Amino acid sequence: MKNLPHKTIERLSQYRRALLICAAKGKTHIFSHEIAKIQHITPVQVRRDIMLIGYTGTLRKGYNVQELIDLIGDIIDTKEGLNVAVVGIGNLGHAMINYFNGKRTKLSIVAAFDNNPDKIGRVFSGVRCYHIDEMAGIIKQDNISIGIITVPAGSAPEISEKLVESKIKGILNYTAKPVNVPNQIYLEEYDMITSLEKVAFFVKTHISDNS
Amino acid sequence: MKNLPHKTIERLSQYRRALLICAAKGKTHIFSHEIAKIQHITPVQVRRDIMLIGYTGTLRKGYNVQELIDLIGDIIDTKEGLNVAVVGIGNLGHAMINYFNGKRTKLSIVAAFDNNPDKIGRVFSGVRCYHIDEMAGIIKQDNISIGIITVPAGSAPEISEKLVESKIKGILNYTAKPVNVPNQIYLEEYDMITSLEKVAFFVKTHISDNS
DNA sequence: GAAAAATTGTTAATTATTTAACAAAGAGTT
DNA sequence: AACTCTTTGTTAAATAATTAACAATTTTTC
Ligand SMILES: NC(=O)c1ccc[n+]([C@@H]2O[C@H](COP(=O)([O-])OP(=O)(O)OC[C@H]3O[C@@H](n4cnc5c(N)ncnc54)[C@H](O)[C@@H]3O)[C@@H](O)[C@H]2O)c1
Ligand SMILES: NC(=O)c1ccc[n+]([C@@H]2O[C@H](COP(=O)([O-])OP(=O)(O)OC[C@H]3O[C@@H](n4cnc5c(N)ncnc54)[C@H](O)[C@@H]3O)[C@@H](O)[C@H]2O)c1
Repeated sequence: MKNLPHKTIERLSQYRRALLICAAKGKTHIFSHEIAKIQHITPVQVRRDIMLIGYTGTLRKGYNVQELIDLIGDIIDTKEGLNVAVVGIGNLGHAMINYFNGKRTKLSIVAAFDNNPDKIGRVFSGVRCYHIDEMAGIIKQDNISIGIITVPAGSAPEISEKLVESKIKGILNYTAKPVNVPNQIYLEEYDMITSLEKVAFFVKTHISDNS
Repeated sequence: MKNLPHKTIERLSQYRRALLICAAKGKTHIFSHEIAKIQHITPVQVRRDIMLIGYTGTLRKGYNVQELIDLIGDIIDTKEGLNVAVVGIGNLGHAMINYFNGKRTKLSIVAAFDNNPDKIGRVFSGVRCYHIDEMAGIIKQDNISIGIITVPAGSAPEISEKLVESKIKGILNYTAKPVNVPNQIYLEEYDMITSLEKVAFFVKTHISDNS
C-alpha cells in the first residue's frame, strides 16, 4: 500500500478537494461514477484508486464521503502539517502566497525569500519576506520542508542549490529551467510554457485533421 | 509520425527552450547526453524522441542545434502562430500575461476577459481586458484558438462553457476545478494545489523511510 | 592502418498506467 | 422467492512510456 502510483496520489488530492465540496453540501455518500464525472475520468479508475488505498465502500450506497476524506488525509497529509517557503516574490510568487493563504490545509506557506531590497522585511498576504541569505537559518528555525521556486529561470539552479544546502526535503520548481537535486530530495517541476505549447500542438493537429 | 506521444510533445517543447539557449551561446552541435543532462532525463529518451520526429544527427558530432530547433518548430508551431486569451485577470492571470509578454514565440496573448468593471477597458502589459460578454465576438474577430482559465475555481465551468460556445479550439485550465468540454476541444488542466500536495506526500514518505 | 572510444538509431524488454471484464452481493420488484 | 438492476472490488488484458541492449559507424589514438 506504500507504493501508490504517482498518478494515484495526484488523483487522491483531487478527489479530496471534490469530496470536501460534496461534504459541505451535506452529501454523505457518493458513487464512483459521480466522482468520475467530476474529475472526468472513468469510474473504474476511481474504484481502482480507492482499492489501492484499502478503502471499501458499501455496495449500492457507494463511499462514505467523510470517511474517504479522512482516509485520504491519513495518506497524503502529515499529522502536524508541513511548512512551505516561496523563493522569489514576483508576480507568480506573490500570486501563490495570496492564493494559498486562507485555504485551510495541512500545508502552510510560512516564509518568503527574495534578493530585492525593496521586498525584504515586507509582509505579503501574511507571509514575511526574508533576504535569500537568511534562507538556511529560517528554514531550520521554522522547520520548513518544501520550497517553491518562482525566481527568474536563470536563477533557478542557484536557488535550488541553496535550498538543498538548507536541507529542504522537497522542491516545486515553476521556472522554465530544470534544476538538479540529489536523489533523496523530491523534485516536481512544472513549466507553463510547455503546457501552452502542448495545447497549441494538439489544437494544430486537430485543426488539420478536420480540414 | 503524426502520432507522437504526449510526453514527447512536452519534452520537445523543453528541448527547444534549452536549444535556444545553446544557440544563443554560439553552440552549433549538441549530444543526446548533453540535452539529457539539462533536462535530467536519460540520453536514450532524448534519442528516442528525436528519432520519433524523424531527425538524424551526425555520428560523433551530435545534433545540429539550429536544425533541431527548426524541426521542432515545424512540428509544434503553426506557421502563422496562434492567438491566446486569458480569462480572469486576477493575480495569476496578470502574472501570466506579464510573463508571456515579451517572450518571442508563435503564441501571443492578444486579449483578456474579466467581469469586474474596474478591469474592463484597461490594458495589462499590453493586453486589453474586455468584458466577458464580449468574448464570443472578440474570439472570432481576433481569431483566438486557445483560452487560459484563471478565474476563481467556482466560475471555471461557466467560463469553460462560454469558451466552448465561442468556438475555442483548446483550453488550459489553471483552476482547481475540472471542467467538461466536448471531445474535439483539447483540454489541459493543471492544479497547483495537487502538485504541492504531491510533493508533500513524497516528502512525508521519504522522511518516514529515513527514520 | 588496426584498435579503441564515442555516439547515433532502433528493436526488444521492462515498467507504469489505464481500461475491460466480470463475479459477488445488496436492494428493489413482481 | 425468483428476477432484475446496480454497484463494488479485483483480476486480467491492453495501452503507453521508459529503459536496456546492441549493431553500425565515425573519429581518435597508437
Ligand atoms: N508569472 C507567470 O505567470 C509565470 C508563468 C510561467 C512561468 N513563470 C516562471 O516563474 C518565474 C517567476 O516569474 P514572475 O513573473 O513571478 O517573475 P518576476 O520577475 O515578477 O519575479 C521574480 C522575483 O524573483 C526575485 N529574484 C530574482 N533573482 C533572485 C535571486 N537570485 N534570489 C532571490 N530572488 C530573486 C526578484 O526580485 C522578483 O521578485 C519565472 O522563472 C518564470 O519562468 C511565471
Ligand atoms: N494565484 C495563484 O498562484 C494560483 C495558484 C493556484 C491556482 N490558482 C487558480 O487560479 C485561479 C485564479 O487565481 P487568482 O489568485 O488569480 O484569483 P483572483 O481572485 O486574483 O483573480 C480572479 C479574477 O477572475 C475574475 N472573475 C471572477 N469571476 C469571473 C467571471 N465569472 N467571469 C470573468 N471573470 C471573473 C475576477 O474579477 C478576478 O479578476 C483560481 O481559480 C485558482 O484556483 C491560482
